Amino acid sequence: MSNTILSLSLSLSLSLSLKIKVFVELGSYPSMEEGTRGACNYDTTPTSTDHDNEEMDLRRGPWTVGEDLALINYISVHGEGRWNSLAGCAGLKRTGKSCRLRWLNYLRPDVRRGNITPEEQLLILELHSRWGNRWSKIARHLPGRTDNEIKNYWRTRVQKHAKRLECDVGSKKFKDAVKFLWMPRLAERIRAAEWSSGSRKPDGSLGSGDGTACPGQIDPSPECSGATDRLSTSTPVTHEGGEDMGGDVTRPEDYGLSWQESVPDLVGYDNLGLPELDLQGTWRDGDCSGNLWSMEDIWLLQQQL
DNA sequence: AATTGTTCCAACCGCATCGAA
DNA sequence: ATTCGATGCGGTTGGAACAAT
Repeated sequence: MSNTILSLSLSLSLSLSLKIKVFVELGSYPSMEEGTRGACNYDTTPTSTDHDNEEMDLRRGPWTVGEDLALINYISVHGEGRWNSLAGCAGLKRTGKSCRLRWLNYLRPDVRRGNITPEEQLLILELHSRWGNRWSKIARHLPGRTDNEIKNYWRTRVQKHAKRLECDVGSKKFKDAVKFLWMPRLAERIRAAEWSSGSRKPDGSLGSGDGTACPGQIDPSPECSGATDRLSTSTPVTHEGGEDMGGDVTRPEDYGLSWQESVPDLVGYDNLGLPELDLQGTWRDGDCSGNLWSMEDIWLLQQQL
């Protein structure tokens, strides 16, 4: 038990050290006395309510380092949960909700930071096509990613592309563009990376890896593991039911668009290291036609999904 | 260099659900 | 059966950072 707490504290200390350094350099760090009150009776009876909170001098807005440390210290000793009483016991002038959010979205030691990887992007697109805006459900399949982060990713990046396509993110046009161009593109990218790293052979079979999860690896659970594997295997997978395919599939041509024009910028999306298409559907640099999947591949993918 | 516009994300808000009393 | 607090979820917003002019 004590070892667990120690290791938790150490990892938290390490992960926070950089953040603290930044705050210190910015000169915005708070007094460390703040939020480090002594022992608290961690009983099970509710001790504070929203009404009580209104009476207190509650803090809002960005969290300070002192508050973060107080929260971390308290949780490392007492664990998570009972957020309202936790806030008071930890000496934080915050609502329980605020503490919970800060912990889950930022301070938790297993929170992943940094860019969403192509694998994660693909999984988000796949799971969102199944479940819609069920962010927390989607987040459970992306270890270390929070529902908030995925939600932000969707709103800022994905919806941006829908806007540029002048269609609603929930429209069939956009869904088709995602399904038949964006996702295959990501799968291609992932597969290329796997081949170059030797973790997957050109025939689609797995390399000689030992199967242990790598940092950032997406959830391999049966429920969602198909997202990348189905796309990267050459073996067609029949999809019984196919309820979300709806049977009839709209092609970009139906909207008077070529395949490239239908996703002006999706192909060079984010940090994939790919050239981008401009709004006229032409490559910005170099000839990348070889990177696009053939129509046959796309329709094969449709069958697999 | 200054101003304006855009993007991104941490945090907040309101509502729904759950469970204990 | 009802009430009420705790928790979780999805939508929204404020403002910092960055880009464009």
